Amino acid sequence: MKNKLRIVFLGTPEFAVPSLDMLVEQGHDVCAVITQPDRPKGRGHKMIAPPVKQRALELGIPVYQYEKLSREGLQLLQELAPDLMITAAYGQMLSSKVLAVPPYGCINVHASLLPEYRGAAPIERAVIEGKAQTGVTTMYTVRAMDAGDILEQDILPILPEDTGGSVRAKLSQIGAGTLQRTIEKLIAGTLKRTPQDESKVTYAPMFERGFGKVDFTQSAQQICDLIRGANPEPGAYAMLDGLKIKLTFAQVAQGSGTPGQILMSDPKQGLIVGAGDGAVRIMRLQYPGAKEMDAGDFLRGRGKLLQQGMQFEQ
RNA sequence: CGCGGGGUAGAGCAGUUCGGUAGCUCGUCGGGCUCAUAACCCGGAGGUCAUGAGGUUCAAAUCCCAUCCCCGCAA
Repeated sequence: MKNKLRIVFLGTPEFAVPSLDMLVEQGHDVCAVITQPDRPKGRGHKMIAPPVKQRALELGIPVYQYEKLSREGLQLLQELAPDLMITAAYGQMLSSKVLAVPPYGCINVHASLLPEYRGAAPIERAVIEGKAQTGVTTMYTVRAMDAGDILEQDILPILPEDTGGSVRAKLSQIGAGTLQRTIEKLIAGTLKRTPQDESKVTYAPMFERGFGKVDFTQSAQQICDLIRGANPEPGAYAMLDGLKIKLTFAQVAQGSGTPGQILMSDPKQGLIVGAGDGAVRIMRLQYPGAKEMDAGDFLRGRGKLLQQGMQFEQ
């Protein structure tokens, strides 16, 4: 076997960029990058190119974008004739015809310890559910979502101060290493494949609209895990007077009281809210129209808006 | 041309409706009190009020115009 492969890379968000970089640095022939189409995003509906596209253009790699790759891009893939395809958070399911193009198959980088957390939001779900560790898995891509044979895995402990964003950043880097090792073993002929234990499968579906509203009847620990896991995306929040107040960092605090009620509101002592079990100290928050800031800063300037005794809506 | 909020001292805000000495809570610096302190008292420094040799005016943070940046919603 050759020791440098001709590869088509399929990926979309920031998470996939380190893996793309790695392939190039390792000297593989990344002959094309396929990514999701540019989308109108943000204020003003400006068209935004996916991070992987931006990086590919910097690297001088041809970029192709399809609404439906399986229908529109099959011929291109066949003409490119890659040895191997790599997917990393691409965002589309691939047809069996597409998967059949590269002789060495299609390998996916997934941000969980499969068979746990198959699906679109494995990183945030792991933090939100209070897991002590998560990781990255490489596996062969099959037609069922994240169900292919496992190739290589790396484990990452989730620290108490970790957020969805911090874990995502770490796994993004780790994933490049996992993928590198996977390809090295593939080339060396020592790669082993392990079927997933179907009895241990769990799913991490995409977050539905409205997700992230804090349920203050949960335990203080559960609330804090939701807040940090959902930070920065999709975001955790509480409603007060019809306003959505984003909560971006919290700690378990002393005390107890009515769930959702502000037990203390003081620039020095902090913002304490009752939980179903215990209480949480809101450390950082974001009021509509304002920047994210420390709770103390907010109370110093706009403390009238979050006074002791006020009740977050359930 | 998607809808809306906002840019005032190192931080968070008030003042803008009805133009007329730039203020509050903190932080910071100095001093005091205290066994001590994130407490308390006294004093000080710190701001071209986002930008524009813009417009109106005797006078603009405030009214008008343009531009830049930030945030929420919606996608």
